[in-house]
Amino acid sequence: MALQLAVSSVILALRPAPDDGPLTLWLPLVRRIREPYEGSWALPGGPLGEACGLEQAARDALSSTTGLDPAYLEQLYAFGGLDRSLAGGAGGAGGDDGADQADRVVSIVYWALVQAEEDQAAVRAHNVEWFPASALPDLAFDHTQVIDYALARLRAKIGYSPIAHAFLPAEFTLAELRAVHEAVLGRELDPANFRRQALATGAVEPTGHRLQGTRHRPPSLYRYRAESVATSPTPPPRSAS
Amino acid sequence: MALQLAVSSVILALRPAPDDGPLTLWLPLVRRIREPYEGSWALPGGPLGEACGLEQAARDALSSTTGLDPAYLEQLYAFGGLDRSLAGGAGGAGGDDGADQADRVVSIVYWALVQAEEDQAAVRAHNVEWFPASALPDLAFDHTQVIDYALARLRAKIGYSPIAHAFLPAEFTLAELRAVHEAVLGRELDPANFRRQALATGAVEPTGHRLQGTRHRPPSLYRYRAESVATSPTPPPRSAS
DNA sequence: GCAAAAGTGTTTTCCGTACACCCATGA
DNA sequence: TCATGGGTGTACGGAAAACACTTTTGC
Repeated sequence: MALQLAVSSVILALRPAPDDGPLTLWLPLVRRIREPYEGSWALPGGPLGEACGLEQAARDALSSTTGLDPAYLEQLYAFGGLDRSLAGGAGGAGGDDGADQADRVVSIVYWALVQAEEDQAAVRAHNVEWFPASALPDLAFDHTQVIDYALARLRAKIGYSPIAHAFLPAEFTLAELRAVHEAVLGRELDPANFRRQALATGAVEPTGHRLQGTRHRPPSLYRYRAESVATSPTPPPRSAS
Repeated sequence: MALQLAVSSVILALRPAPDDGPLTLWLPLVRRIREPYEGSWALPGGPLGEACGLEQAARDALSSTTGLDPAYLEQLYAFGGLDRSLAGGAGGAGGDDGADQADRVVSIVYWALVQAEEDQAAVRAHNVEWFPASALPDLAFDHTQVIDYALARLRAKIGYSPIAHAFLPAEFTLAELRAVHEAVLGRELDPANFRRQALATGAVEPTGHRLQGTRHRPPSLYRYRAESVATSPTPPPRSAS
């Protein structure tokens, strides 16, 4: 009856929809290889290692499932209710954590934004598969709700935080920035008004370069200003006890 | 080298300032009775019991230090960094948790709003003392930053959530409601505009009664509408794993 | 009547939205 | 020249701030 502590992550990337449609959110899931929910998909994660902090544990799980470093990483919530009625109580990962059936599990969930790994070393870990956030399979535990919560947080935060940075390359056009916002919010935005608002925040500035090769007027390229980057968010203090 | 899990709480109440001034935020702290930081003030809390969920653990700690039930309770953040350099690693409570020097500690912090316990059974637990949030003593660990974070969350949330309810009796005047907002925000608000905005949200409705006994025009009394109460916040799903 | 707070109305400013319009490029 | 998206200007409407003003009580 030991206390088990696990760290899981909702990892989000932006890619074209399955039918090569508009940009959409995708996330990797891992197939559980033990009860409960054996065979179901679940959030990637694992037990908290002795030698690392919570955030580092989230980075490790992220790296082992996607091979990527997150451009943004933030704690979402700590779950530790006892109302896990039908769940036997196994660990926070779909993977190979060593949780015992009888253990009490508290799990801390992070959410991460990563760049689409187009030509990246497409690390295809076993039992890992990417799904569009709008077409998820049935998930283990209440991970569906956890993901919904993460998506809600992302949608809210993109409105007042330069978080879209995490999805973009160093230089980008305002149309690309707008496409990120549209994908996250799930609706189209007025290009004219979006431009003004984006520039008004002062988070973004022109580089002086232009993107050539389009079949229309070449758009200016922009970058995020150094002050507004923030890989780790501002949120809370350091540690505590 | 077991993994220790503790739950602490930032408990906030509204009372007149020390010199009988305007309303201010106060919070209870407990004096630590063991190293590290022995003798320092710290957030109340304790180890996570085997038999209760995270939120229940927070309620228990709250009850044992103040004897009060929170009108509002929400998770703040989970701390588990390894950068606790000078701290030996003892438990999350200022009180008598059983943490060992060598233990690794992850602590989950809640924030709670309670009614001022004017005539309440003023439970005066030993080693517990209330301080104005604007005049805190030196605290153990990084609890000062944790409290600042909780205050920032409260200030932000009072702007879009009917959270002020937690500080008020069943029936109240709009002046009292405004005083709560002013105390939390630390600045005065225009009575006319505040009234309109408060009513426009629809969270509050007149009871039809009036408050007698003032030395001026008797103000109407209001109550929060049932839909907008919410002791537990909306936030995240249930459990997870 | 006077002080004080309740409560209403009005004006101004600001911000988000909608949308018309011009600009620059490739084809 | 036309199509396409980049980029600018402008008008409308709602919300918030500032503040004048009326109302109702106790003293």
